[in-house]
Amino acid sequence: MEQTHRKEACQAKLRASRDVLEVIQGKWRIPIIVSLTYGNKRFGEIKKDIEDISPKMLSQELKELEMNKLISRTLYDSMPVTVEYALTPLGKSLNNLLQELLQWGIHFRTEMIGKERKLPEVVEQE
Amino acid sequence: MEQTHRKEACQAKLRASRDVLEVIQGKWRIPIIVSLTYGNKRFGEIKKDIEDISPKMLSQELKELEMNKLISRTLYDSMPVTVEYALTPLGKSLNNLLQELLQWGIHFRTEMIGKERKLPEVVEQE
DNA sequence: GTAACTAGTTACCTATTGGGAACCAGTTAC
DNA sequence: GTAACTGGTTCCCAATAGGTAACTAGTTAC
Repeated sequence: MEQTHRKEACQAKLRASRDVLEVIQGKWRIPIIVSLTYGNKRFGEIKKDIEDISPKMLSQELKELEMNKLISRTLYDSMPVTVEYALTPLGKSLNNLLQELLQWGIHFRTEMIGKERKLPEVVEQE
Repeated sequence: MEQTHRKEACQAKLRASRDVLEVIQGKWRIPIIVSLTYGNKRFGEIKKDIEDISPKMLSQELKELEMNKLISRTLYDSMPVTVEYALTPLGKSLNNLLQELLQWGIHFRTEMIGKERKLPEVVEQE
């Protein structure tokens, strides 16, 4: 009986993990969201933050994130036209997850220092 | 000056997020780790947990996770040979991240209920 | 006219990911 | 002999993800 409960709990978590992955999967979505936690930004500003993203990928991933209600897109009729992207409340609710993610990233890198892994060294790019 | 600090902090987080993504990216790694949080398991048991994973993908992803020191592989000379996979301390250190991930997954699904999104309904498969 | 700014789009190509089916090897049971 | 259990491997194919370069459109400044 307890075994059954464990199995059900495990299956429930497996389903939840799939839901999340469907939304945040990919090379660029988390970085885009991280960039937007530092304030609302325009297309070009996000592109400057994430140096090696192409306009195609940025546009594509912004659309996906907007469809999933994680970010909002506001058009301003200035000259030239500007567009502002911002996190929605749902996007902001990723805050705890992001914090844990980033913290673990740092933990992982320090654990791996000097060990045989293949992580690229951090190379400052400018 | 404060702007500069913000930018540096943002860049540091962007790097950290890339590190993490390199390790947990993909359709199967998080599910495999979730499965192993419910106890050490053999190849066949993980495969039974994650119903639609192929032996090829399971084998491949287990190797990757082992290379990154998130899981350990122990061979037992029983008849027939059995192999036990377990989370390492580094793998277990993903606990907080996983909790936030799964919690947000549930939050996201409830937020999306009745709304126009494309998330597949949960279909019980047995 | 040209260039530069805004925010993208489009077409084409490659690389990585993932899927299916068959297969391997050693042992046990029938 | 065959089937079934263990834990995988191999090959070949399809789908998706991602990269590159060129291009669009409206406006401003020169």
